[in-house]
Amino acid sequence: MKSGFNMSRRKKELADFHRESILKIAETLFEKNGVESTSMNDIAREAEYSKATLYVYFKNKEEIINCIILQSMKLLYDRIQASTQTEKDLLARYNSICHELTTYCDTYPLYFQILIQEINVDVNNPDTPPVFQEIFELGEKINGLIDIFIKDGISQGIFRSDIRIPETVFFFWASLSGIILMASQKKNYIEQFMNTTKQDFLKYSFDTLINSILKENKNV
Amino acid sequence: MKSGFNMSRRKKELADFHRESILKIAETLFEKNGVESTSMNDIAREAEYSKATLYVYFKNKEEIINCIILQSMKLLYDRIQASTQTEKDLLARYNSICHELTTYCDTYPLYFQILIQEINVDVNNPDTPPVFQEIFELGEKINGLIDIFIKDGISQGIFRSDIRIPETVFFFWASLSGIILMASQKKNYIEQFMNTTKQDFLKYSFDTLINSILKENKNV
Amino acid sequence: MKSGFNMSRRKKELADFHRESILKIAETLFEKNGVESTSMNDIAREAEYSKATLYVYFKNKEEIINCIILQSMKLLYDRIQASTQTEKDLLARYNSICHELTTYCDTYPLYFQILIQEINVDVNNPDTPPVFQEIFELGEKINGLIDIFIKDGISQGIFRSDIRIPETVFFFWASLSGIILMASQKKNYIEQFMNTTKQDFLKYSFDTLINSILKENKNV
Amino acid sequence: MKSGFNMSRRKKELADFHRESILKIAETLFEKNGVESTSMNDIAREAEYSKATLYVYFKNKEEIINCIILQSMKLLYDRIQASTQTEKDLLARYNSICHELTTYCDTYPLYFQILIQEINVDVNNPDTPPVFQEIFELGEKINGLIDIFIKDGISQGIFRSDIRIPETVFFFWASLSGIILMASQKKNYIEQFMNTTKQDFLKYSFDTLINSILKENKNV
DNA sequence: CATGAATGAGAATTCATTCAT
DNA sequence: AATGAATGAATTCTCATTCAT
Repeated sequence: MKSGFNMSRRKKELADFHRESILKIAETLFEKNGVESTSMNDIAREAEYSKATLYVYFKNKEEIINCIILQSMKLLYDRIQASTQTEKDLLARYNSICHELTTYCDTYPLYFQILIQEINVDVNNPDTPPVFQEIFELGEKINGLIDIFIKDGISQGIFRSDIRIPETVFFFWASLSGIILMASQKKNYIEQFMNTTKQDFLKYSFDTLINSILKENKNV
Repeated sequence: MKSGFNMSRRKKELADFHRESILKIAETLFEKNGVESTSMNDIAREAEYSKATLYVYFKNKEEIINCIILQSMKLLYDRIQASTQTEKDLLARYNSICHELTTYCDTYPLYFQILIQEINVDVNNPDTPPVFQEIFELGEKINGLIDIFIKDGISQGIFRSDIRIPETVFFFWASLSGIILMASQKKNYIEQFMNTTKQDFLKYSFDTLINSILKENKNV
Repeated sequence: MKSGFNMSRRKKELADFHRESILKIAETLFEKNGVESTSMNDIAREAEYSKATLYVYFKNKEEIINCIILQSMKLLYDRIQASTQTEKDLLARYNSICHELTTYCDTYPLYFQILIQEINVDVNNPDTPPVFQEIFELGEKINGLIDIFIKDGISQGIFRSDIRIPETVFFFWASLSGIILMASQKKNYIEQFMNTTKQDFLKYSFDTLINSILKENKNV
Repeated sequence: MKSGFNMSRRKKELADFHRESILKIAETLFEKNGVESTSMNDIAREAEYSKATLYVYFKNKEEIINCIILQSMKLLYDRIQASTQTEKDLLARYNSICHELTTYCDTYPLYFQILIQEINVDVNNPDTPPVFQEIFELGEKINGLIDIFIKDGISQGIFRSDIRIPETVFFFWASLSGIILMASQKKNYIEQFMNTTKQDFLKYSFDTLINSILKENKNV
C-alpha cells in the first residue's frame, strides 16, 4: 500500500499532466487560430477532454491564457539564462540570445504577440490576479539578463560607454521582437521578394542592430 | 431624366459616401474595443444604419476590416511621402519618417498590430480577395519610399555603402514597428520604471537605430 | 401607400403581438414548471420562435419575468377596480374582491407566489429597474382599493371603528393570499379529506375572515 | 468480532450522523441562497464531503430537499405540541402557536414557501417516494394539534359553536401562513410605509384573525 | 465506505448573416 | 436602396450525476 505522501504526489502529478495536456493543445490552437477565435469547445475537442473537464483543471478561459503566457516566459527566461551563462565571449552571447529568441518565437509564436500587446499590468492594484504579478516579475528578470549583458559589454569596452542602459535594454527588446516577429510572419515575402532566406535575413538584422551600440563600426 | 452615366456616377458617389461613413465608425470602434469585441450591431448602431444596410455596402465583417487596413495604409503612405518630399536633409527625413510612424501608431493603434500580425498574403492565389492585393501593393509602395531613403543615404555618403538594401528596408520596418508599438503599449512602464518620457525614449531609440547604418559612429 | 404613421403603428402592433405571444407562453411554462426550471429554450420551443428571437423582443429572461408580473398586476387592479365600482353593497363588494382574487389566482397562479415572495424593492435605489418601480406603484394602487373598501366599511358602520387601517389592509392581503393560494394548491386534499368543495371552503373562509372586523358577529 | 446486530446498528448510526451533517448544511445554504441556486457542489464543499459522497447518503438532490422539508416539519410539530401542552389558557395557547410559527418562519424561511407551494402529493400513487408519505402524515399530525385547539375553544365556550372544524383548521393554517410569510418578506415595507414594527403588525393581525371565531367580539 | 475524476446535457446570451418587403 | 425581423450556430460556463478505484 502506498503512503499518503506518494498517493498525493501521484495525484498531483496526474493533475499536472492533464493541465499540461490542455495547455499544450490550447497553445497550438491559439497560435493557429488566434486566442479569441479559439473556443473552449475547440480546446476540449482537440485535447480529447469533455468541455466540463476543462473547467475542472482551469477556472476559466482566461486562466488557460495566463498560464500559457507565464509558462512560455519561464521557458524563455531559462533559455536565455542558460545561453548567457555558457558563452563567455560577448558577441557569442549576443548571437546566443538572438538565437534563443528566434527559436522561441518559432516554438511559441503567440508569445511575442502577447509580449508586445499585453496591456501594462497595474502591479499595485490588489485586484490584479497573482498570475499577472508573476508575469510581470518574470519579465523584469528577463530584462535583468539583458541588463547584465549590456553592462558587461560596456565594461569590456565593446559597447559605447555613453549609452543609457535601461533605455537600451528596452530598445533591444523592442527591436529584436519586431525583427523576429516580422521575419517569422513574412517568411514567404522575404524569401520570394528579397532573394534570401529567413535565417540569413535574421543574421543580417541582428548584426546590423548590435552595430548601433558597438564602439567601433564593424562591417557587417 | 438624367443620363445613365450621371446616374451611375451619382450613385457611385453616394455609395462611396456610405462606405466611408461606415468605415469611419467601424475604425473608431475597432480601436476603442478591439476588432473581435466590436459587433456588426455596434457598428450599425453607432453609424446609424440598420444592420442589414451594412451588408449592402460590405460583403461581410472581414471586408470592413480589410478596407480599414487598406485605408489606413494609404494614409500612412501619403504622410511618409509628403514628409520625405518636403525635407531635404537626410537625417531630418529620417526623423520625419519616424515621427509620422509614431503619430500614425497613436492615431491608428490597430494598424501596427495588423501590419505585424497579418498572415502572409498569397499574391498568386486567385481566391485571395482583391483588397489583399491592394494591401500588398501599397505595402510595396511604402517599402519603396524607405528604399529611396536608404539609397539616398548611401549616395550621399551618410550610410555605409556595404549595407544590403532590401534587407535594410525590412530591418527598419521591423525595428521601428517594434519600438513604436512597445513604446505605445508600455508607456506606463517606461515612465514609471525608466524615469523618462515615452517621447524621450523614442527619440533615443530612433537615434540609436539609425546609428547602426551610419558611416561614422555618432554619439547619441 | 400607407402613411408613416400607420406603418409604424402597424409595426408596433406586430411587435406587441410577438411580445404578448412570448409572454403568454412563458407564463404558462413558469406556472407549470416554475420560473427557474423554465429555460429560454423551453420558451422558444413552445412559442415557436428561435431562441435568438426571444432576445429581439426582451432584453433577457429577467425582463420576461418582470413583464409578466407587471402585466398580471395590471389585470388584477383593473378587475378589482371594476368589481368595486359596480357593486354598491359593501359585503357584495367584499365577495366580489374575493372572487376576483380567486379567479385571478386560478388564471395566474404564478402571481401569488411572486406577490408573496418578491423581495422588497428598494424604491430609492436608482439602480432598481423601472419595471420594479411600476410594479411597486401598482401594488400601492391595489392597496389603495382595499384601503377605500375598509374606510367605506367603517363609515357605513359595518366594520369596527377601532381597526387600524393600514395594518388591516395588509392583514387582508396576507390572509386572502394565504387562503386562496392554499385552496388552489391543496385542492385535492380539501376535497378528499374535508368532504367539501374548494369553492365551498373558500366561501367559508372568506366569510370567517371578514367576520374578524365586522361590528356585529354574524353566524357564518 | 462484533455481532452483526451491533455492526449494523453502529453503521446505521454513523450513516445517520452523516445524513444529518449534510442536511444541516444543505438547509443553511438553501435558506441563504435559495434551493435552485444551491448546487450539490456548494453543499459538498460546505459540508466537507466529496460530491460523490452526497450520493452515498442521498439518492439525489430532490431527496435532500424532501428530507429537509420533513425534518423541519418534525421540528415544527414538536414545538407546537410542546407549547400547546404547557399552556392551559386557550388564548395563551393561540399566542403560543402563533409565536412558534413566527419563530419558525424566521428560522426556516424556506419551510413556509414549500408548505404553501409544494404540489399536492398523490398519497395513493405507489410511485410517490415514501418521504412524501411521511411529510403528508406529519402534516396531518400538525393539523391534529390545531384541531384539538379549535375543539377545546368550542367546548370552553370561547369560540363560536357553529364553526366547521376541518375548514377552520385549514383556514387558520392558510391565513397564518400568509400573514407570517408576508410580514417576514415585506418587513421593510411595513416599517417604512406603515409606521409600525413587524412584531406589532403580527400581534395586531393574530388578534384580528382569532376575532373571526370568537364568540364575543373583542376590541383589539 | 469514500471519493477524485469525468462528463453529457443544458443554461443564458451573442453574433454574423439572410431575406422578404 | 434600405431595413426590420428572424435565426442557426456558437460562446462561456454550470450542474447533477456516475463510476472506477
